[in-house]
Amino acid sequence: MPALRTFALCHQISTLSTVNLNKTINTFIGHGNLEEARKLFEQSPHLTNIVSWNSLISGYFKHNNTQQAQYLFDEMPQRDVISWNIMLSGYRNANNPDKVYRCLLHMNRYGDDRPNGLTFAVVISSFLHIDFKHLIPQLHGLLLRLGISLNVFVGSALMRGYIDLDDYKGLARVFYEIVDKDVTPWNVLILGYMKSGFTSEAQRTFDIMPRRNFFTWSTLINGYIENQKLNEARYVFDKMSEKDVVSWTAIIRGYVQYGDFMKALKLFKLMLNSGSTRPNHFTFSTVLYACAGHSAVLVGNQVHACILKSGFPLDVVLLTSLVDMYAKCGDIEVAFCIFESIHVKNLVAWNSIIGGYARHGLAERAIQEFERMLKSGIRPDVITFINLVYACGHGGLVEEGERIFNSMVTEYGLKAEMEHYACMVDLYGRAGQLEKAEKLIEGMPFKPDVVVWGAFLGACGLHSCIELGEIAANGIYTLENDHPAVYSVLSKIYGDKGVCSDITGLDKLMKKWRARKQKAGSWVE
DNA sequence: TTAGGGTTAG
Repeated sequence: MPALRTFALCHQISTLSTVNLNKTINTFIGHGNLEEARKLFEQSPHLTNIVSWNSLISGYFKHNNTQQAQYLFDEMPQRDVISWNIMLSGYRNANNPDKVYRCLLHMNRYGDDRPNGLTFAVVISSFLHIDFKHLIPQLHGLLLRLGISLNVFVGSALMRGYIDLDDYKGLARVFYEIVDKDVTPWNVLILGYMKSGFTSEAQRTFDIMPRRNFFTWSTLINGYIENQKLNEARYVFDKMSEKDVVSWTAIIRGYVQYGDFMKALKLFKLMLNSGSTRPNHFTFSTVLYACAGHSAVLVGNQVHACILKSGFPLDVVLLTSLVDMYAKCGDIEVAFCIFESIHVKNLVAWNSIIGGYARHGLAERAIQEFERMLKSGIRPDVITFINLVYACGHGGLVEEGERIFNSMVTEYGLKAEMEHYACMVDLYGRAGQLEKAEKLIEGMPFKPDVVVWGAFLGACGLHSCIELGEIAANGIYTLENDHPAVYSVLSKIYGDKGVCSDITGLDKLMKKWRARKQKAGSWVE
């Protein structure tokens, strides 16, 4: 009997200690002190249980140390479904769907435990927007076979999956199968209807749903904006009795998207005056974009001051928005100073400053920044090269532009897109090398669009070249048979060349093109 | 573990 008592006592102590050990490990992890947690873990192997292992692994994932997490996981004497789910969500958060997939296969083959609802929710959400999404219906089948009921988590994730696959029947089916729906699946249903363009279905869902939250409102607002129904979005926004920062940002962004920068800025002012909602990073970036679009440097200055006053830490996105705003509003030097203050400059930040110099016609400085960017180890993308070729075109650096354009393909393995060709045509055109521009268009791997033809036509206008101008006009005609700019450029060329007497010929051409004299398109400078 | 908003070109 005493022996049994001793055993029970020991057992109690050891259980207690294990609980305490795990608590301490978690406290260390919570304070970001993984080393101490690990030390404690290694010092007391007799006290550790599966929970200690799981805590430590999850701690490594939280601190972005996936390698250690995987290493510990491999060493585990025994794993439960929680261990697997920690691995899956760790890799999902690390944006590594490949590993999620392999981990899932592994679990299926060797796991001691079966997957549960959480397993599927995590896996499905990490398969969204990528090729793995095609596995989602199979996962759906698998979880039904395993008898896992569709709770709001798995169900909502699955609904997202079917939206991603444009399978709206699947979406509705899952929605009806979810037991004990809370507001989330309703929100996802609205999202799905909006994504497929069924705005009235979305509205009907909104009207009949039992409860709504901020997500509901902003999903509806964004849906209307995506479907080009800004007025409806505004109507819904105005109906909100209590507006949160997300819906404010969304509606401001809506106006920005439609080019109504003035209204966007007015709304921002209204937001500040409302006193109830404070702007955040997202709002500021959006508003700065509006300032840039409207060349409203004074408002931009005020927003800048507002950001500084608000005490938000200036992250790279916000700083890039500032760089872009100042560059577009004409103050490239301030833009550069702010750019220099960015500690870790990413590709977008570099593109902004290079684009800024390009627009200011400072081709050498654009190239200089490009070289600095390369030295800092950032790889250029297609946008970098659009900016660079544009810069060379506006700075008269024809050969440099050619070299850069070619290096994009040969050195950086990027594919030249329509925009690059348009910039190159513009570059040759400005320099008066119209034959080269024509040759380039002929050799393009795809049919030129209206921007390419427009650049060419503009150049022909600039250099008063009738024959090539007519080729350009014809090119545009095949795409848009009554572009107004064609008329104004051609009549300029004919005028320059003194072929005014041929005005009846032009009239014929005009009839043929059914062009009307309207405001000239802005792509012809 | 599920559902909303941000930066570069066009």
